[in-house]
Amino acid sequence: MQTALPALRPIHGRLRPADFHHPFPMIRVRFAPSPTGYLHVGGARTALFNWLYARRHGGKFVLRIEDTDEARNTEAARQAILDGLRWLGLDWDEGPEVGGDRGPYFQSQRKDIYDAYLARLEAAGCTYTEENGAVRFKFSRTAITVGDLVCGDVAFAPTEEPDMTIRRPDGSYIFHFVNVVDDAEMGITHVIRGEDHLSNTWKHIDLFNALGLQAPVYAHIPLILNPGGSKMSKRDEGSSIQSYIDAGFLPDAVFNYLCLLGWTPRAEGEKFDRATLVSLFDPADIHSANARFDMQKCTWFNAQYLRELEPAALLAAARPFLAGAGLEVTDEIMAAAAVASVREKVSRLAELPEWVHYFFGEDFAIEDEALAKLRAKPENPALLTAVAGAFRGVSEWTEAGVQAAIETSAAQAGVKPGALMPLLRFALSGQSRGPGVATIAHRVGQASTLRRIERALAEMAA
RNA sequence: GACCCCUUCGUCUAGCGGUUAGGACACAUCCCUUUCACGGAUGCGACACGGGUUCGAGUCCCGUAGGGGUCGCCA
Repeated sequence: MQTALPALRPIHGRLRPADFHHPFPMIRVRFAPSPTGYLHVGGARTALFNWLYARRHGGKFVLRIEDTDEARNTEAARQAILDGLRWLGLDWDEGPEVGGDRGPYFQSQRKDIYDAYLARLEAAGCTYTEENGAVRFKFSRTAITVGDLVCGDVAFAPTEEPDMTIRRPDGSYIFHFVNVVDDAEMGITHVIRGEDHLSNTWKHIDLFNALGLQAPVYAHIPLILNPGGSKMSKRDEGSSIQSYIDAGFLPDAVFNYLCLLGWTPRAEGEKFDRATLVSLFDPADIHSANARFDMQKCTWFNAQYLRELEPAALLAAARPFLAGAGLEVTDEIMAAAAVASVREKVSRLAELPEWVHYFFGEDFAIEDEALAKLRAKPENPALLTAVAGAFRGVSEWTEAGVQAAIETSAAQAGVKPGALMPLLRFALSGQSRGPGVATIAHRVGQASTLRRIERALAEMAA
């Protein structure tokens, strides 16, 4: 455990935010989730802002698991948090599965450290024990000002609240105490956290002061609200990071969107890559007003990122979703071309299978509406048969070759190519929407194209 | 109830005393087009309210209202 503790130098209430610029040789920030549930979008953005700050200044991003509440902790939740952070690309420099020299990084393994700090507090005469064994911290009951990078100086009058419990009768410790101890022990210089903690920050400063420690610089970031305007909860769409993974969001897109909730980079535009976001990040530009979550805009960002993926990269990202829909990739080139052909038509990867399934097999369902249209005009079977004939004669089965064959048979039938397209689209895909007809025909191949037309003809006659 | 934070188009926001209050998402219309989309163009649409300060206020101050948060032997 660290024994060299910083000297008491109360900065809160003395300095203004403008004076806070980098008085530290090394910036150390942390994300300290409690493994009691899935990774929440608000928590993810808190982690994101901390990560950005560390990366911007070459500092350290520490991950600390606050698992002091044994009854509510779960292994699944711990894993979900790590997975979610990794998915977003928020790598930590110290913490679980990574290590570091300020560990352990699980509060459940730091009891001896807390005991030592408690002894120190007791020695300073700042605690007292209740009949049942619970230990309380004696508030100083002085005016305390929190110097906050986002909210400015926030003054709190001497409190009238009862003294704060810091240790339960069973010997386990309470959040406020372990949070403060660990931030000191781990050398955290800046605490960037949700604004829901602002009202309690004076308690933390009181604790730092009683311990003779310098409190970190605080930056309380605005909350992410649901569309209704209240705090995001489990029930709200988009509250769980896992839901983005499942829906087929790209990490870069979610990363980008989350940045813009409560922060506006000083640059033109909204779509920025990570490196740019890192270089632009400044806590001073973080807003103090809460922001509502907008799934439509988040989805728009995802569509933007999806569209700039190369076919191979898109296929790689789409793979789990294709597999989930039972589509087996046997031809890499064809599969890549298939997903690329609908890149502009979807905004989430989970939508992909329904747009491309007919590339992967011929037993697709034909929409009722499509069949009705095929049957609507008596000349349709003849037209389709004619096109099939033209297709049979194509020696170079390229997209251009297919296109030429369609135009030729349209001319011979005395109709516009546009009249043939819907018929072919229905026959080849069973759907009324999708990529260009020539693209589909080319990719599924000549033989399959002819079989599909045969099948459509049969369905129409049935 | 006490305390803290906040308040510009429906949403995210620009604005840092003088602007026709700008952009993005969404929505609407048009163009492009074999479909669906993409893209392009146009449109719709906001300074919560009331007092000050000032030659002049979205910008500064006070109040009101509204929203959010915190007051645990949860984190």
